[in-house]
Amino acid sequence: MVRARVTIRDVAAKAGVSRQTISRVINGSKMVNPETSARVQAVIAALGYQPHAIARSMARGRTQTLACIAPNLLDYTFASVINGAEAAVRARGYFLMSTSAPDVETFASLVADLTGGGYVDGLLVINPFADERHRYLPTNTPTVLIGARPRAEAADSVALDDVAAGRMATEHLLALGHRTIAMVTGPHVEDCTQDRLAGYRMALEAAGLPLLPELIVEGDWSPQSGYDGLWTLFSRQQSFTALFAQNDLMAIGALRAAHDCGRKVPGELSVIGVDDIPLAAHVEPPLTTLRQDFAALGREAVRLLFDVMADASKQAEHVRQRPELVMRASAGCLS
Amino acid sequence: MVRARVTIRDVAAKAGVSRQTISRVINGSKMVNPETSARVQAVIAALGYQPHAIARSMARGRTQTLACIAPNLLDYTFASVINGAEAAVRARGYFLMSTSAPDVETFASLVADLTGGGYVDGLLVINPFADERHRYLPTNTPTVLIGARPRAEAADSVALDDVAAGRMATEHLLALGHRTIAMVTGPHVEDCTQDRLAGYRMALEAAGLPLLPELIVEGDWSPQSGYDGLWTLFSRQQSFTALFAQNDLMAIGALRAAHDCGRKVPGELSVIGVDDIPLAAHVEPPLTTLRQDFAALGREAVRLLFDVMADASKQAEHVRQRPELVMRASAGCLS
DNA sequence: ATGAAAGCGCTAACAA
DNA sequence: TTGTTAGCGCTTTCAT
Repeated sequence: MVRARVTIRDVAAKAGVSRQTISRVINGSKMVNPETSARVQAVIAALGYQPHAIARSMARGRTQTLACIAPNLLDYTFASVINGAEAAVRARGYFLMSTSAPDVETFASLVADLTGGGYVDGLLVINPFADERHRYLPTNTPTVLIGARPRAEAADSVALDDVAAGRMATEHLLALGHRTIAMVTGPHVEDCTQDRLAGYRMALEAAGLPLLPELIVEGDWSPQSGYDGLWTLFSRQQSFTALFAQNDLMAIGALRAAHDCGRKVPGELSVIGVDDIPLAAHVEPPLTTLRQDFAALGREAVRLLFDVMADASKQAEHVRQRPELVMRASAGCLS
Repeated sequence: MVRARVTIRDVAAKAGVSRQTISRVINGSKMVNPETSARVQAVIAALGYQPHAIARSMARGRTQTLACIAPNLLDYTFASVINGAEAAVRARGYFLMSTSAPDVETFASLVADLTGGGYVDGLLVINPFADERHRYLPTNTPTVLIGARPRAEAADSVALDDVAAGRMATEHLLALGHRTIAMVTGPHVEDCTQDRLAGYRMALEAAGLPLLPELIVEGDWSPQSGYDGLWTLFSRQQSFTALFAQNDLMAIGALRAAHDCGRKVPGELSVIGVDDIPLAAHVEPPLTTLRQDFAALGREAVRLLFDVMADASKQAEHVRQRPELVMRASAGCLS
């Protein structure tokens, strides 16, 4: 069953050359006689030899492997970023392993194990949280932050321009004639929540409109929280004609809440989301939203990471991606 | 910037003991004097020493690491399985790395690299495809298949009981009085598509109803394909009063198609899906569906994997999970 | 309870 | 172009 591993020694012996020559062949060195190479290749195939990646990492001091740590792997936005990153990593001949860190402790130990343990040459960290996680970033391994505000001196970062997203969403509703715009936010502990809120505030200010705290409720990105959030808003004194949900899932939950209490969308209530998840176009009514290009974010993060790996002393970069307004049916003119 | 790694030698030198003693301490061996241990611990802390996982793997011949290969990381069902598996793996002190294999070539090379390269002690493979992928499973590494029919002699497997899912969905619609039940399937190349279709056929047969090919269209699990699929069905001669979408996303797409052409759900058309994704309860009308417990599937797969790792000669097991009917508003009595 | 020696499978540096 | 000599950092015998 478990036949002993074929090592570089076995190949060397059978091919009648030194191990070093085998090493040269499997690494595509030019300094090897074509005939020797051919013979070695044949022996490799005959023996079914496969280099031991762990041993190679050990000897080289590098692993050709990167890791991506996300808060979870379920969230479509995180998964999309990873998807984009994975393709970019593979295109460069590296391997990307993904894992999740549901809490701060897991995060800290994962970072320590992966980087301190010599598992990876670089790290991608998706971290929307404005919390102590940032204290546990690695010090000796190139790292790029995704979805976080610029923070760690050493780490590069990429993220959506959340302030712009908040501003654009609000401005769009304002342009449609709305003057009372409610908002369901993400968790306040997240950078993007705070930034989208800031954008909302800026747009209102620019329009000379007051920011009414009664029009704001906190959600958790889930459809259910969008549903509950809209009901909460309805229960308050302050009326409103539009809703800015800080992501599409909550917007979809809100759509159903509006339906359940008989408020027509967009006739009586306009709704706008953020993300443009695939389902956004398939709910009733189709959702107007601000699109993020998650895959591009992932690719960009990988580009930065390779830059840092190539030159550890390079100046940190902070890339912000501009959202794109996608107009569908859920937001309309104030009638 | 990049200070040299602190190795077990440094610790040994500073603590005035041999490397072996350090090794014993970090591995919690009982055969070490408490005082010595305490002193070593202190030195470890002082030096900020962290064991090199790669070196340890090299020496031990095991990595304490498992990998999960999925067709992609975007699909909510795959991500949920991984989520359940990850928790179970961590509970046992192992690390789970996840990665995706979009095509057969990537799959084959990933399997070879991960297992042949000595990266992992065991492998989880999420593979719904009834294709050549099964030929590239590892021969020397414990492996558990997820979402596939029992196939490889050596590999254990876990999956939803897809035949039961197809049967139950169809039976539910039959019980509501429907006699013409259309279906949007997943890609025919997938095991679960074929099995759900088989269940549909069995239920119709048991009810003495014919299986009409005009009532079946193939989708690709996406909302768009559900949308298009329902339009295609509408365009055909054969009328029907109910639709069985083989997953929730397609069911949601179909819901919108029904809306767009003015067919009331469930008044004029009943719709049932499979999966019970979080959004299923939040579309209009809320979706009746067959729930899968993805996390449980992942946990079960991990259990099997550890069994195989403990005893490579153990008889392969094939676990099928029974779906659960979740009744909501999208499927109703035939009026 | 501790240490010495050998080696995991490979590559880097130097010779030849 | 090829081979030799040392390791990479750790764990595993086997002594002591």
